[in-house]
Amino acid sequence: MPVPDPLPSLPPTKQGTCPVRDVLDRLGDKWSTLLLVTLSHGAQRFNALTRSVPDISRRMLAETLRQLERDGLIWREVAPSTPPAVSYGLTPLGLSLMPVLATLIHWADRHQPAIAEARVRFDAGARKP
Amino acid sequence: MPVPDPLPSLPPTKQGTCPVRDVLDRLGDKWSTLLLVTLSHGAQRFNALTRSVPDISRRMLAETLRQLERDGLIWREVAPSTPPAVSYGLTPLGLSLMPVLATLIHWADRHQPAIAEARVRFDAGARKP
DNA sequence: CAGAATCCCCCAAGATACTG
DNA sequence: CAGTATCTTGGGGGATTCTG
Repeated sequence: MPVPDPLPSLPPTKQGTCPVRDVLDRLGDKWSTLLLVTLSHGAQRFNALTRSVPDISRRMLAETLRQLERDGLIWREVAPSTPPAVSYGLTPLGLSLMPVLATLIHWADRHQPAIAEARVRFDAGARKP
Repeated sequence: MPVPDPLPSLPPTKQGTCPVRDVLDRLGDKWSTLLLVTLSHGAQRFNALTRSVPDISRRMLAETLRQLERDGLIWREVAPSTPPAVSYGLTPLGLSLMPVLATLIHWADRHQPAIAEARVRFDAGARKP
């Protein structure tokens, strides 16, 4: 039974990189989504982010922030004080992504029990005795 | 300027695994999303999928399908014929994910030009001469 | 305080080959 | 046809150290 087509056919699975894949890859990396969500609660400074996301290393924090800034999803502001104070926050573009992300997170949260149950069933039935 | 909070605060960033992270990880892996989208156009058999997604190896196809099946997002049906014919398709759970995915893909597609432009600007301004 | 630079390890995933 | 099995490699990402 063919399903009513809810999706635009993907931009031809070109040899190169698909723009959609491009975005999904970023959301799929270990920290981007978490940082975006964190920043959606308000702009924060570097070390504050270290505290908000305890498991992240400074290395990955800096790198991920840079990627997000490069993509125009967050802004970066350096206050010319000593010691320097650098803040990060969502741009309008980044902000426009949040509802989409919220939908996704909501789906995940809502169906997490079903997924957990499916896993249990699968793991129970898959072994050969 | 704090942003109106569009997101449920994440389930405590527990030491263990966050259910949301769990789902995002799967969507972020290299093939899951592509396979889900492909299957949303209708159930397909194993070799048909290798043709629909030319770049995937049989190894990764089998493995990804198994993960998706384990999570209850797709079903797997073995027709007892020789040679065996195995079909895959979306479950209701998988189906319920598609609109969410479609929204995400739509966002990516819609804002891809803005992202590309942001990257160009960033790359132009970041170097130290 | 906010990073950049290095080193290093581990495993996701490609290539290849074999099987019920 | 629909997969497993084995081998191998690239690079994601942690720990640590250095700087303006």
